Amino acid sequence: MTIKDIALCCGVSVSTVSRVLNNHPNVSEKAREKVLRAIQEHHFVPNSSARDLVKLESDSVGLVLRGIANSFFAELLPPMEQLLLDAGYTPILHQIHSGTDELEAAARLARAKRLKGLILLGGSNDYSREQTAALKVPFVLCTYTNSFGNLAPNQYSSVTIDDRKTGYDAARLLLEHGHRRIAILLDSVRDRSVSELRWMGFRQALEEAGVPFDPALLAESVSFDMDGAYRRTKELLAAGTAFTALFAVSDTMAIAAIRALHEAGRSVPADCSVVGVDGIALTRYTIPSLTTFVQPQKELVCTAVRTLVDLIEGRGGNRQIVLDAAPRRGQSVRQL
Amino acid sequence: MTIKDIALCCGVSVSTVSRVLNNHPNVSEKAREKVLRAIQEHHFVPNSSARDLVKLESDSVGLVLRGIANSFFAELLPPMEQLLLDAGYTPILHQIHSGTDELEAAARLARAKRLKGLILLGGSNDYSREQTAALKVPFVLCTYTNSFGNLAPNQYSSVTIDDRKTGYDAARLLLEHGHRRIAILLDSVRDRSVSELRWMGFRQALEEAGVPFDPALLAESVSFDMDGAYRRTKELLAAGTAFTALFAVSDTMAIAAIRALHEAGRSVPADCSVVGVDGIALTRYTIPSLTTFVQPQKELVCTAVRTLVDLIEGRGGNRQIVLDAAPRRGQSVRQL
DNA sequence: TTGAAAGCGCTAACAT
DNA sequence: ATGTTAGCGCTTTCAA
Repeated sequence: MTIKDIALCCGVSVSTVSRVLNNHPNVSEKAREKVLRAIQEHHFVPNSSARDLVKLESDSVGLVLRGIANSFFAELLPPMEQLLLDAGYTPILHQIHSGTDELEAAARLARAKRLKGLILLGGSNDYSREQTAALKVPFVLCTYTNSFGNLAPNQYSSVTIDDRKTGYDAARLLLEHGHRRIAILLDSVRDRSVSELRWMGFRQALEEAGVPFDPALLAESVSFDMDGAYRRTKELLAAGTAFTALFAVSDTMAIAAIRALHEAGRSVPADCSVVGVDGIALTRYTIPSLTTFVQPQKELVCTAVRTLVDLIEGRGGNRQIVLDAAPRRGQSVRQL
Repeated sequence: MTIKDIALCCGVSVSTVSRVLNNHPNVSEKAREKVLRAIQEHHFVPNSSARDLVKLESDSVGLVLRGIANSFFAELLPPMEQLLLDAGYTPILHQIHSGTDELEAAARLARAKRLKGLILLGGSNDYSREQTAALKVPFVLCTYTNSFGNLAPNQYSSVTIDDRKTGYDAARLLLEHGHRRIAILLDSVRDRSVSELRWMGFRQALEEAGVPFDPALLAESVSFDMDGAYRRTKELLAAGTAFTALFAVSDTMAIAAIRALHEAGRSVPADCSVVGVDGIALTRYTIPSLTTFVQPQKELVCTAVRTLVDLIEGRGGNRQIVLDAAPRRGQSVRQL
């Protein structure tokens, strides 16, 4: 069933059908009705490939996301799609998997679908000019930036919290509660991403406070998932090094860590304080509720979309925007 | 940058470029190399609309999902996409939002993208023949079936747990632990979906056990989300009707309910037992861990994909497959 | 091994 | 108000 078939069975030309389909004026009421009825009757839906092909200008924006199962990103997605629609763009979700280069995937998508722009959710912080040059369309890094790369400020846009400062603040919070032996649960100290940044801030806060960091309290999980975090915390506990607090670089990791602590007979916060980062919805409901540094989701999303739309529509150039991650006091931290 | 440009700058015809692009034989090594180099150099990626348009046979399968933020569905997605790829199909994720008719959305998608088939994740259980007839391509309902509709068994396929039985089993489990005053937290008793089915089973178990159900223990949240479940449980508690156990029709609702109980000074399972359904990853990590009826995710996904592929490739007709939801013992239930 | 050309379904410019 | 027609970028006969 094509536009031609509809035209045929209505005794009109394809252009008339096309006009009806696209709400163009200059169609008689009579013709419009006839066509509309035929469309309904045959459940006709125009082929999207043909449509996209013929209009050289697409209004699509790619949303590149690594793993949809990540609650934090999953929560950002719906409002982001809505805002893009409101701005007159069509969001195209593109999920990539571990082992895939997000920039390459984004570049392919941009070309294959003639995208107007890209928002990248989560990725590595060490892009080079050659990599991003391949994108050819405006792009915004959302929730990460280029801390370890060599991009000039006018070569990329990003909207993030200050990850280093967040790690710093988390350590400060625990220090101010009297903790000195603080474990840190992270992805990797060399992941060139948020984990590494938060670790750097964390470490700096300890140093400034004159608290030596015991390497035995460093737990690298080599993933952000609950299972890895749980097992790594178990190992940390089994090793027997004493600590009174733990900083996890994400909420899900923190929740898994609390479970591991619990199973080792250490309740939170009585026997160990725990702090997370992200502020996913779940952290309000766990027992104990989690003290966490909340990423300002709404602002993050709004700013990312606004920045991209500005870039696409030629209002201003590339910019890096840093938002504040505020601590939300839960029940997982106690004063020593 | 199009295939024509590449052809031009290589001094070959578009067909040669196309052949290289599609790994067709009958291209001289020399030409192939030249074209490949040009493609690399220009970061050329063929336009997907043009590609899809020209081949009347697509190998795409639509995955229609209501709300990506739902952990249970989000967990099913990655393996489902992988299995489809393994079977030689391209998954196309289509997210719909509350208020959208999933069948209509699916039908549009199927036509617009010339899909080979559809897997629908979550939806209403009361489809009519007229609605499904519009789909025109094979489809499989995943995690729900047609309990309230009038489809003949040869008119649709589905892969689900027995929701009614699961509600029944959940009630039995609590009854066997000595509970008699059991609250139920659900979406709605008339949602024509899993909530209603589980409620029916739950109620039947109570009846058979000669335990009258107190309507004051029915908590309809009119949503499956944590916030609604939390508030509704608060109200239930505020009303003051006594109960020693609570059955929540989903894990996320159960977790929110436990929070509400906790805040009312009732700890789980000491003061109230709680049972959920789904078996999302998180339930192993909460404190207390949740006793829940686990949907066999892997099997659900495998069976749904296999069924769809069979239908598409003409191996066998429509079928409804019912899998078993086994209870996983957590720490949220105690013997009275 | 290669190229020319038809055509996938649609939109839009142009003609009537 | 309506129809005719030229592509959009690609794949695929068919001919050379």
